[in-house]
Order: sequence, then structure tokens, then C-alpha cells
Amino acid sequence: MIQSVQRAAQILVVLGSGTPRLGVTEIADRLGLAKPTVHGLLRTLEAHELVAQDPDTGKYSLGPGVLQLGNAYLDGSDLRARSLRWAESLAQQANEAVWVATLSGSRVIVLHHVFRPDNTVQILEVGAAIPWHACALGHAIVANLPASQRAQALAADLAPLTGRTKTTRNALTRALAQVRSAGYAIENEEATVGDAGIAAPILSRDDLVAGAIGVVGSADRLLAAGARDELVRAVVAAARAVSRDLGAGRGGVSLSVL
Amino acid sequence: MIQSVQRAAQILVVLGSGTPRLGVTEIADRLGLAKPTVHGLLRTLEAHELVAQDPDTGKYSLGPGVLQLGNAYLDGSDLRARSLRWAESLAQQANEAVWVATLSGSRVIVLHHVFRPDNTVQILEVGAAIPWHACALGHAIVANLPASQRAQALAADLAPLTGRTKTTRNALTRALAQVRSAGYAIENEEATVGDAGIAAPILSRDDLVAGAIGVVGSADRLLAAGARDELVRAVVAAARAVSRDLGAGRGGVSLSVL
DNA sequence: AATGTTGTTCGGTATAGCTGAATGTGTGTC
DNA sequence: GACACACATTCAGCTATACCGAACAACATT
Repeated sequence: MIQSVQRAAQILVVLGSGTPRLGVTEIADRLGLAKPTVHGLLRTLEAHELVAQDPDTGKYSLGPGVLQLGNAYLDGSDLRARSLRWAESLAQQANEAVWVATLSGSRVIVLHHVFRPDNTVQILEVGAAIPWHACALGHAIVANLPASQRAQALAADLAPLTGRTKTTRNALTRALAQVRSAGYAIENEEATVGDAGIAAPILSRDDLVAGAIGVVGSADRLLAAGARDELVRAVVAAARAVSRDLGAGRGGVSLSVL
Repeated sequence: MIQSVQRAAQILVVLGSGTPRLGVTEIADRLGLAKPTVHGLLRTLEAHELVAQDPDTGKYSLGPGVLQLGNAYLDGSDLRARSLRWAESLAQQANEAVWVATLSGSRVIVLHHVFRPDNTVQILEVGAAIPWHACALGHAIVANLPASQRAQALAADLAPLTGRTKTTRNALTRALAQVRSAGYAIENEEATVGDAGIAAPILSRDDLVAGAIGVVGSADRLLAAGARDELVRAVVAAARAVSRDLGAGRGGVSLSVL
């Protein structure tokens, strides 16, 4: 583990979490480093446009370079590329917003977002990070992880986002077993009050989970007696289609899910 | 300049340019470094999810962390936050796609993108990087840069994207002078065949140029005799509005542009 | 005007990371 | 099926590198 790179990455994370503009001293304090050390790292990151310094205040923030890299990541993502087509048709079919996501550490990050096909103004959530334990996408992914990685995910902090967020390891383990046997996950106001989600896992070659696809929207609509089962069917079908595109299903233990 | 961080940043750039998946050897060759050096850097970046290794092939690609950072950058961007509202109304008024961009090195990167308000399927271009010399947004920004930075921009490589891209320093210098005096920039099929752009600079406090806003779309529509002048007026008005929101116009040399 | 901040520069020192050679693993070829 | 190649990875020694404490300069506040 290369120390200076490690520290540079920590700086980027700190600048990306919450407060958008920080001074050298504050960053140094948060990371427990000497001021000149942080300064040198910042200057190097600045040269690559990964951070930018406000000429007036002297404070630092993330730079445009990280956005470019984020875009390049999306361009190179197989999962995203293969899901574009199916996400679009799922959104039409379900008449709901569709998200495609993958796991990063203990958070689920949104790779693709199709707006609900009404004409309301919606915020694009691509790049957003959501604690895995609070959303259907996260449950769908973690439930299908190899046991060791699943344990690791359960070891993360399980802070509640709403009053209904599952936060105990027991409740989550039970929910995951349920997700694994059913082949899909349902979340009801565990991430955002009023919103629910239905998601199913996407498998890649070797039948490892690569991510998940699902619908997100008003709990009233998604979980209504008539709509729920049909949405589940559509989501599972979309997940299977993307998995097939990625080359999954050629032998392996999880075939029954497909 | 901290060497290892510098090299780590170069690795990220290489992984973000073109080929999405590269092996250790190939990266080492491109950067002129020893294989184990690159390996160590990659392992460190991997620990922070900035790169990811394909478990099958062993090759490396950018990781989900960079997407999270890109999203955090957008969340913290004043320019973007202030332009959301005005971009939306400009798109309605012009009935064209609207882009807001800022300069990063010799490229313009798209911070916000409002789709053209017809119901066609469009690709979101947020995070896309375009050589500044090939688009109206770039001309609008560079024309209003301090002379030293403008010279630096003109020193970059000016590769043509279409047959109409301006590539000589003379032609560009002339175009920029024109943009500076007119207060807006027009580009006709210089970036993409069939597409044109109209853009105006956004100024921040101290009347430094912070970015640009403009419309992009079919050259036939944008440059039609009847439409052109009205679009220019709308774009310039939107740029002024955002500039005002950012606090520009309190004294300074560029007031006439406003 | 004085004092507390801030971001920045400098130079010595110890450590951290670079390099070359060697290992292990999988792939393509004869 | 055995070979050779290419690849990612590991190791150990040396050197260069990046860290830190202290001092500086600019600024805002009192």
C-alpha cells in the first residue's frame, strides 16, 4: 500500500463527503497529517485537475478531472452498456423510474437512471451512493454475494435512514435469505420516506453478481395490491435479460434464480 | 510534486482514455515505468475503489469510486447549482438541448445537460470532455480568459474533429477576438457533423470566466435565418442571469459584456 | 495596530517506495 | 498433451523520495 497515494485518495474522499470546500488545515486535522504534507498532496492533485483551489479563499474542492474520470468509468462499464436497452423498456412497461446499480464498499452506486415516463421534473441520480442495507438494489446484490463478502457487508455500519430502515444484523440476514430464495428484493420506505423499491440481481459470467436493476417510486403505487406482483415479474425479467447479455447462466449454482 | 501521486493520477488518466481495460504491463509501457511500480500503485488505488480488477482476466479498469467523486464534484459545484434553473428555462424557450460547461485543461467538460424538450431518446452528456477549440462553449470561455491562460489554451494540440474544425492558431485567435467583442460564440459543425452550437460566457465574482452556457443542436435549426438571432439573445440572457446569480458584475473590466 | 488565523516555503532525516530479478499462473501453440 | 510465452505478482536491497518541524507571508479579526 503506497502511503502517499493512500493519503491522496483519502483527501479526495474527504473533499467528496459533505463539505465541498475545505482548507489545508482542516483536511490535515481530519486525516491526522502535518499541514505541509497535505499541501504537497493537494498541489499534485491540483496539477491533474483532480482538485481545484478557490483563488479567493485558498480553500480546496474537487476538480473537474474527477468528473471526467467518472464519465470514463460509465463509458467503460459493461454492466451499464448492457442494461441501457432493458432499463428503458422496463421503465416504459412499469411506468416507474428505473435504476441500475453496483456495489462499492458498503454502498450501492447508481450507474444508470431512467426517469419515470411522466413529464415531471426529476433529479438525475447517476453517481449517487446509497447504503446497501437501506435499498432493494443493495439487498438484491448482497444476498447473492459469496458468503465471505456478504459477512463483510454485514460488518459495515448500518445506520438508519428512516424509521423503517433495517439496522440489526439479524433482521438483515433474515431478509437476505428471503431475497435469495425469492430471487428479488422489496424495500418499503427504508431509504426515503414515501418511496419503495423492487430490485433483482444481475449476474455476469461465472454467475457472480455484477449489480442489480430495479424500480423506485412512490410506495403507494409500487406496493398496491394489483401492481406489486406484476412489477416484480417485470423487474425479474429485466434482470434476467441483462444477465443473459452479460453471459451468465452457463452452468453454476445460481441457475435456478434465472 | 509528489512522484507517486503524480504517477497514480497518470494511471487514472490512462485508464480513462479510450481503452477501458488495461493490463499492468501495458500501463507500465505507456508511462515508462517498471511493472512492479505500477502494480503497487494499482493495488493502492484498488483499495479505495478508484480502480477495479477484473477477477477473470486480471486487467484493470476504473472503479466505482471515481463515479462517486464525480457526483460529489457536481453536488459541490456552484456554477452547476446556479445554472440549473436558467438552463431549464433556456431549453424551454429555445426548444433545444442546453449545455453548461467549464474548462478543464484544454477540454471543456459538460456540467449540466437539459434535453431538448421533444420526446426523442437522447444520451446524457454530463461529464463529457470536448476539445475547447471545437465548440462554441469552449470559444466563449477561452475568449474571456486572462491573456496568459488564453495563450496556454492556444498552445494545446488543435486536432480537427470534423472537416470544419478550426485548427490554426491564427484562425482561432481571430475567432476569439470576434467572440470577445460580440459577447457570444457560434460554432457550425466544428465538433460534430450536422450539429451547431451557440454559447455565451458565465462570469463569477471578480468577473473571471467560470464557464459557459449554450444550446446545441442541428445546424439547420440553430442557424436558420429566422431562429439564429433570437437564440443568440436567449443564450446571452441566460448567461447574464447565471453570472448575476454567481455575483458577477460588481465592477471590473468585462462589464460591457454583461 | 496587534493577534490569531490561514496557506505556503524550506531543509534535514528517516523511511517509504522504486527497480531488477525471480516466481507462479494461465493461455495459446506445436 | 507438453512446451513456451505472456502475464500478474512477489521479494529484497538500495536509493531517492516524501514526510515533518519550524519559520514565513498574507489575511481577517479584534
